[in-house]
Amino acid sequence: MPRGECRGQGWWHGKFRGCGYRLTLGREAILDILSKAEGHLSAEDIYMKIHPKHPGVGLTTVYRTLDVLSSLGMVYKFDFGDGRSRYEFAEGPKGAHHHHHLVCTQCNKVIDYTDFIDEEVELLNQTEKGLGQKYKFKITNHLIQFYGLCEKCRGEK
Amino acid sequence: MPRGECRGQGWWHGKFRGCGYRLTLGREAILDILSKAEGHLSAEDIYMKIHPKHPGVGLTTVYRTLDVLSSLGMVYKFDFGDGRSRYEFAEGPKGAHHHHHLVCTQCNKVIDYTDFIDEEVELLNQTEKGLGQKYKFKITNHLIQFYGLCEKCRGEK
DNA sequence: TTAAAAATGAAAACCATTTTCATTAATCAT
DNA sequence: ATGATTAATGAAAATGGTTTTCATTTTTAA
Repeated sequence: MPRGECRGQGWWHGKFRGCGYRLTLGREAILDILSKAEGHLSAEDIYMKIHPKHPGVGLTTVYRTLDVLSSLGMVYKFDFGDGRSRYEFAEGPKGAHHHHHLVCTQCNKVIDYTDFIDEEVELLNQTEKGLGQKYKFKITNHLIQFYGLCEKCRGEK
Repeated sequence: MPRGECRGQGWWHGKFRGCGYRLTLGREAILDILSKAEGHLSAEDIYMKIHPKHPGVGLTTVYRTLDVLSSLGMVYKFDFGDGRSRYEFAEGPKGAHHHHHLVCTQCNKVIDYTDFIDEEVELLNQTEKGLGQKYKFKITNHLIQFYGLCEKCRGEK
């Protein structure tokens, strides 16, 4: 197995074990899908993608794993307003870029953007600090989303 | 009826009619609750508050009205992660202040903050403009939330 | 004052997510 | 190794917020 190609028995084994979790086949399959996919997968999306190769992994396990991953901070859970949660791999060693979302309120299309991210993040950090102090919150996360009509839905009106 | 005290047959009558909706008793009751309440009511919260005075108004109507109000931009719908949607009156003539949210991921407590709002909103406006152009989106709204542990939940750990 | 359109409540349906529970697989102590 | 614990799992059932359906009532338009 070529070095550098750390797929399969990846870096996350340690993260799991460290927290008392076991890295099973099913979980690994889910992680694999998530790490490769370009964001925004629902639990069922993941289930569908895994099923051909791992018919043994049930939807329940997908949900359960997603919960664990979420609590470990390895995936982020989003709500884009279409009634199902979406999951996105937190940046791993491959270094997916930090981004925010632009959501079409009509067709639910989601665009990841990185423009302005730096300014946003900088302001966010300041705000986080200030808010944390004022309200005695231990802030761990933030969410920014813009809503509107995408090019297509705009035209259709 | 004293001028200025426009409760009861308020300003929103026009808004409704203008869009082909009818301002019924139930809807008015819902609007009334929403406009007075300090944000973050769930559909059931609203139902409960209305029920004593208007036992005839069902939960279904609450949901339906909330949908209408939402589409009219009169209320904002939020998801704070506890499985039920929360609704907040958009600023009306009373001029509720624009604010963002600070959400405790443990107890789901929500704090409205207005600190830093100006800077945030300014940046947001810029970003909105830039994104709108680049992605041909007609941006109508944004969402900013911070997540973390509130003072209490922090202590309990 | 009648006809068409909207709004409504109650009950049923929906449907993403959770829970239950009996079984299996992984880890640990010996 | 080898049981003994503990975690993970799948299937099926339960949950619970939200939506639909449908028959009825209310409101508006003609």
